[in-house]
Amino acid sequence: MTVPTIDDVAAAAGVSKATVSRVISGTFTHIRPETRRRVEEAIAALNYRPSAVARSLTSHRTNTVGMLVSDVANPFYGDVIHGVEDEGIAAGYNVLLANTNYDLDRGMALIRSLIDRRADGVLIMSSSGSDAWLRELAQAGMPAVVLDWAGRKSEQVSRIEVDFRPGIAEAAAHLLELGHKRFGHIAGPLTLRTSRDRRDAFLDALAEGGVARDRALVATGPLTIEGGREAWRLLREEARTPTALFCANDLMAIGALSAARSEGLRVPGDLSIIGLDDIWLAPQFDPPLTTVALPRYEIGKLAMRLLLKLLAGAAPERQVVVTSLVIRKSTGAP
Amino acid sequence: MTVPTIDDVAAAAGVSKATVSRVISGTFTHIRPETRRRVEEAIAALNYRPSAVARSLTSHRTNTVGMLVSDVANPFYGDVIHGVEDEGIAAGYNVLLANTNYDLDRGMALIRSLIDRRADGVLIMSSSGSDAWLRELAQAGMPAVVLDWAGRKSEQVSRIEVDFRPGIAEAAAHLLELGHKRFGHIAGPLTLRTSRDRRDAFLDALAEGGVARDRALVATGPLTIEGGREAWRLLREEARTPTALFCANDLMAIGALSAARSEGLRVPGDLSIIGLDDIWLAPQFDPPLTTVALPRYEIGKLAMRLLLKLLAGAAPERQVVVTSLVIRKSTGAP
DNA sequence: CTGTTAGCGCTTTCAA
DNA sequence: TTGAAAGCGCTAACAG
Repeated sequence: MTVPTIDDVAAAAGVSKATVSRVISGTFTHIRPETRRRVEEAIAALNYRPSAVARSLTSHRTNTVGMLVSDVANPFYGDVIHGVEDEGIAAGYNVLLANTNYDLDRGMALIRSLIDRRADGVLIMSSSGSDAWLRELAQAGMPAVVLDWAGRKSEQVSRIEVDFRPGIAEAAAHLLELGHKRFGHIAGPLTLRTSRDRRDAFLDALAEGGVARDRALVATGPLTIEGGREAWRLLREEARTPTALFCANDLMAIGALSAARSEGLRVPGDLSIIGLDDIWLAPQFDPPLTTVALPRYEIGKLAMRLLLKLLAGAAPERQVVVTSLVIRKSTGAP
Repeated sequence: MTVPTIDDVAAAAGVSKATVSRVISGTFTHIRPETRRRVEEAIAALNYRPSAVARSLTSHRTNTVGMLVSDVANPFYGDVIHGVEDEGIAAGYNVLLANTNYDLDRGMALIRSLIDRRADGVLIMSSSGSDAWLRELAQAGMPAVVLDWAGRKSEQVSRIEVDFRPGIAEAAAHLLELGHKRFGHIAGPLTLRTSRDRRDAFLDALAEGGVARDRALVATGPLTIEGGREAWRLLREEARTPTALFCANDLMAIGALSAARSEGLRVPGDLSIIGLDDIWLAPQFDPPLTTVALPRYEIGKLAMRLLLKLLAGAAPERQVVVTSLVIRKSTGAP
């Protein structure tokens, strides 16, 4: 039971393979309806499927884009992937998802593999990547879109940047408006630029609301639930224990929340908490978590759209995506 | 800057393209070292990368396998994917990850796309799939491995089944050993076969330990955190409120736990809880959750290994994977 | 050990 | 409107 080829279809329909080719590629413009019908019948009868491999060889296009993420299991990527896929499917592209596993060498291997397969372009959504990747892509003349890293600017690369300031400013304003006076921030490791940025954004926003920078307590820890717990214990020992807390991510917020609660504090009664990320757990938690959300799905769609523009020959561009506050039940009046 | 082809390399190295082909495919056996060196230099100089699409056209193999999952963001798949990738990379295969999004039509489209690209085989790890998928694959002569569904048996399809009984039996034994007398089970929707299987496995195991089936309370709800909360409230109203609870999945366990705790119960002091799945949250939760775990990474490796065997011409087979209990801090003496 | 020669399955001029 | 023929970039006999 050998797989049928275009020649089989041509023979079955009594036409040349050029005609079959025209039918399958949708260039109906100059084909007699009757001929087209015969070809389509033959295709159906043989259950013929044109070989994408052969088509790509001649057309020099694969209608495929690669998408690199650091870890597909990371809940952050779920929505991004959906966005990319939806936009990609609509444009007739296939998306090859690949996992770098936070490993630069693995990422390079994947990029090489995408080059070998002659993917039309790449979406690099991994949190970190190396300039070597971009160099390799540039050499192969393969356009790319990168999410959120500094990286050197290069040709054929569009960029998406996420601006957390607006969402964090809303968070601070929300807390201020509720009447809080004692603020705390639980930051991620300050060696990370993103940790510093989020902290600064929060302190700046408070300052704008009249709270001096040194009036807000800051503790740091790893970006995990346990990290949040530990950081809360640190804050707890300070004289002016906060009544309002902004955490660098939802995991830390959940950790702080559970630690505070096990000390008998009520949330939001005694302590208001805001996270960042809006992971799937956030709305399901008890209480549902108020958090700064990124438009993940939109980021995915945008990334794909930028890549399509590049493929269409447009010049690289840079787009900024903003965040916003989602108010749920973990915040209230002090 | 046009992409170099094998002819360019051949010209640069002053050999025929057949020789270049031999070098790149690693058939060094019959090549003079000096010749090989010249070719390799030319390859490096031109930054030549053989076109996988051209190679596939002639070799009739793509060294690519597709992997269908219902939702990459589902934490369940993270480890499975890693297992598949690790095993695949070791064997020189690329893994194309595709998301069905719990949509049968989407899945069918993806399968067609894999057929068009002439993938060498497919791993179907989505929780549900249609027989139409398998028919399509069979027609295309494409081998597949499916995870955990009944599906009609067909040629060229190997199966992996997960047996929850061993792990659930361990869970019941653990609870019994701790001295519990009043048991409860929080089941998923009983319309799902897996829900019924898990419930039966638990009740059977208890029965073996001397607890009559009707002595254990069963409540059901959706397989979510909120579902767990609601189900707990139902059990709570029964006369013989359980001191030991086995839940159909970790999410429900977490829901039940948070509901019980907000009623003032201590876990594990007043109530022991066991989940199933061992999601990433389980060990991080407070208290870390005792749960029935599946060897997800191993499942991934096994799936890939079964597919490789199929690709090597072996007959389809069926393998059963067993579960086991991971004891953490949510269980204790009553 | 290396080169020649056919294709692989399709697209794309160029003619008819 | 359709067909013939020449590739796309590579592999795989078969010679030499």
